[in-house]
Amino acid sequence: MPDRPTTRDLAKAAGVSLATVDRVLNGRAGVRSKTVEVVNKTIQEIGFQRNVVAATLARRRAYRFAFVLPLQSGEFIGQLSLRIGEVARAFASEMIEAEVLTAPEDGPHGLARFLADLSVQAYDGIAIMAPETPHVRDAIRRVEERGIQAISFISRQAAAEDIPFVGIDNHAAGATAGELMGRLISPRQGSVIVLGESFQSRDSLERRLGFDRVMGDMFPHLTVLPSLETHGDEGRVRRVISQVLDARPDVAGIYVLASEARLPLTLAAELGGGRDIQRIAHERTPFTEAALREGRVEALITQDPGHLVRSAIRTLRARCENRTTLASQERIRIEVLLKHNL
Amino acid sequence: MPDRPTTRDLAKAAGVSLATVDRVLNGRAGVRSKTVEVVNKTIQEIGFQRNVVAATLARRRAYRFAFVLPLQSGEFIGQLSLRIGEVARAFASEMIEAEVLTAPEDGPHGLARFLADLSVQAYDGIAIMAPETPHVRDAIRRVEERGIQAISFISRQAAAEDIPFVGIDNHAAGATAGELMGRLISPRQGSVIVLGESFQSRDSLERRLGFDRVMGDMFPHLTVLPSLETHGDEGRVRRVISQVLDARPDVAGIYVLASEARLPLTLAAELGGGRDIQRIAHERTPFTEAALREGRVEALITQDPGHLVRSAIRTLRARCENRTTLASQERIRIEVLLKHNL
DNA sequence: CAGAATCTGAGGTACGCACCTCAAAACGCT
DNA sequence: AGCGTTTTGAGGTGCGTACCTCAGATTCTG
Repeated sequence: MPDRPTTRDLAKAAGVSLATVDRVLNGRAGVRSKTVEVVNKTIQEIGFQRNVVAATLARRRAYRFAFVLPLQSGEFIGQLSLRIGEVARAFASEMIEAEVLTAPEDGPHGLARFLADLSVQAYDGIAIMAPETPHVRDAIRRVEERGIQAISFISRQAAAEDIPFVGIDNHAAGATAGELMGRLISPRQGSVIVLGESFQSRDSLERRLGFDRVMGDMFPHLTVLPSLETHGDEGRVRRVISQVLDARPDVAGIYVLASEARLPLTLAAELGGGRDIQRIAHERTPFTEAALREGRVEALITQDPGHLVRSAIRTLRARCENRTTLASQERIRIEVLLKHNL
Repeated sequence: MPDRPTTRDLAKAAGVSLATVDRVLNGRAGVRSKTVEVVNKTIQEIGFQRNVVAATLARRRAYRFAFVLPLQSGEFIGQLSLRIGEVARAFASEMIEAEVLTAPEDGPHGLARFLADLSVQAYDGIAIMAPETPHVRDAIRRVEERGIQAISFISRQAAAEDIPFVGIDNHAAGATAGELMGRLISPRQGSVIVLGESFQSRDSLERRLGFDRVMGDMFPHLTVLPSLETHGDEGRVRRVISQVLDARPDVAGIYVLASEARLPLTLAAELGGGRDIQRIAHERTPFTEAALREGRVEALITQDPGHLVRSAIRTLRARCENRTTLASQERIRIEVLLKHNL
């Protein structure tokens, strides 16, 4: 059992000193690019692999990560916060600390200022959940320029290919909802209501697009009605839903693509009466979980908050140590929840 | 920011020496139970938490884990092996090694002998995937007596509550399949074929029970036909399926509950002709994945091999360090795979 | 109460790497 | 060639724990 090569072995094999190896491994300045190449080639040759455990210990301090979440009272964000706390406690013994920061509510400028104010000493990396806007994107870039690792979290900053993302593909999530909706309704005919909080956000848009594409391709005999926006306003939702239900006796499905499904589902149950309507919503919260158990919704399309958080932390850590992660291990699954696999 | 207490702090606070703290933390002999109590109480009081990173480094060697898999040529086992290799490579930098061992094929006695022969020096822990029998159970117990951590993996040793298990609840998996099958077929009438390799194994039995219970409770208008056993024999499956399809023109669904779905699905497609039959199978393999993509199966009920393997490794490690794991983080999800969330 | 058995303390070494300093060497330029 | 600048080397320290040894203290036994 030949022991794994250490930095000493690497230094000797590359014909450089430990100090230079250290400079290369940790991306420090002051090394000729030719020397960097030599070291990297030697790493391949002798199959050197950093001992992450020793490296972590030697740093003498824990990594500090922050999750920036939107100020929003919804249940999904609440669940997410809970999970971050839980996972953070578990990671404490691995010298990683994580906490939740709440972004100010005054739009993208507020968030940008907030990010700008984060002190460099305070955090090694941050995971940011925020709608995609140029302001936010630039703010993230500036955070990175200060040497803090940044990733977008749950909401992808899609136009910025270089900002890493941890979350699901919302287009595929919408498509999955569509496929399931179609299969649940078929072979019946009918129309489907799509409810969103607001279609400003790219996430909602992508889900809607995925949903529509599948419905059009696989279930052309079903009609997808124009999207309805709730803006979180009970009166409005109530009015809108009952209008549609009155006008269209053929409504066979309701797809709630917002992360907060409480209001729409409650009203759908109340107004739908005894009609046979298939309901699909997103995210697992105490409310949707109970709704699933009690038959007020047929299925949920979810992403596991625990996985999201762990994956974000692993990704941030890997970037801090300028390692790469195994993509296959970091892909977040789009889950379909039924009553029995809760 | 007060630094976390170290073993030194703990020793001082408990009024004992570092050596005693070490003995208690690592469960070594030679400490009066009263002293153990004092130390444990102090751990609570000062909120001491072991630094896993330092502990791992100080061990001077990597943990060595083995996955004992059945000798079986199926695709699922193959995928599992692949994942174990992948995950093992990723864990190498955390001083954890894992490898696959193949169990002998000559029944529970062979496996028992195999386990008995594993040398203590060779492994710190093993994850065993094997059918539930008293022989296997006893063999696992004896492995544990030799100081090697052992867990049952994928196949639960159900009668042995004390042997930790990493895998899914197969009853719930069957129930999920049943729920989905019922919803896909409804509101139509019809009967459902259930195909298994053999119903000897507890896993198959549990899936079948879960499936039946849901079909009976939620979809009494559907008929679940008696189980058919394939024993991996093409001629037999072919005969059996065509017989049933001939005799029952109302067949509306086929549930393949074996881990290896290739044969049943291929024959179902071939013999089913143009009939509108909903098909559900288990596990994601290159074959089932292609089948899902190409519409030869409507849905798959799966467990993520990557999660399984990582969870098994985390569990084994925690046991080696006599730590407890966070149950909520180690629950393996029962996943529903459709074409769009592959 | 002596002797044996058991328990505890003090101290050391090592794990593999990060991070630091300072001097020496190599390089680029005029 | 001489200068300043950049790159490299040598060496040291410490992270928090495991694991080891051996002497000294305590408890148990008859």
